[in-house]
Amino acid sequence: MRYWLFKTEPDEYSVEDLRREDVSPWEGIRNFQARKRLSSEVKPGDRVFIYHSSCKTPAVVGLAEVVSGPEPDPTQFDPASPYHDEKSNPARPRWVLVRVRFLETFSSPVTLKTIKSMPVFSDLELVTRPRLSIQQVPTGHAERILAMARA
DNA sequence: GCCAACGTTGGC
DNA sequence: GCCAACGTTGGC
Repeated sequence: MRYWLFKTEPDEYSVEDLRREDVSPWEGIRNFQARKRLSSEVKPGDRVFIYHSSCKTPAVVGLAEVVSGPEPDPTQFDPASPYHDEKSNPARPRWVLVRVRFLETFSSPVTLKTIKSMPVFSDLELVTRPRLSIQQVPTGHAERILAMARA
């Protein structure tokens, strides 16, 4: 089982929004490293930790699964969208998305503060590359996070 | 609201 | 292709 961590601002889109929608396109990724991962590394069946950023208590709050391969992100073509990219066009899309399905909301969200306080997580991308929006989570770390989150 | 980190842009 | 300037992210 391969694990990822997707960041989202809960004021914009939260794990509870995903629970209501069940399946949702993960829109608005506009970073080349993240795009590379969505295009060639993230696969259907992979698990996705949902992380809430830019909020009172940044934390890993839930789990989802990837249910599609990469698709053009339609918001890039929409002039009314905050994710509009005038350099993109449908013949040559610049940005992709994958669809995710809600799996669970954690009973005990694992806060960034907790993760930073544990030396075992010092090599986690959430710590070493906090701005990257599509992050890898090695299996051992994923199991540690799940154990704390479901406690 | 501040500011450090870091990704992107664009001139050369 | 380098790198300075600039813009954005996101924790605090």
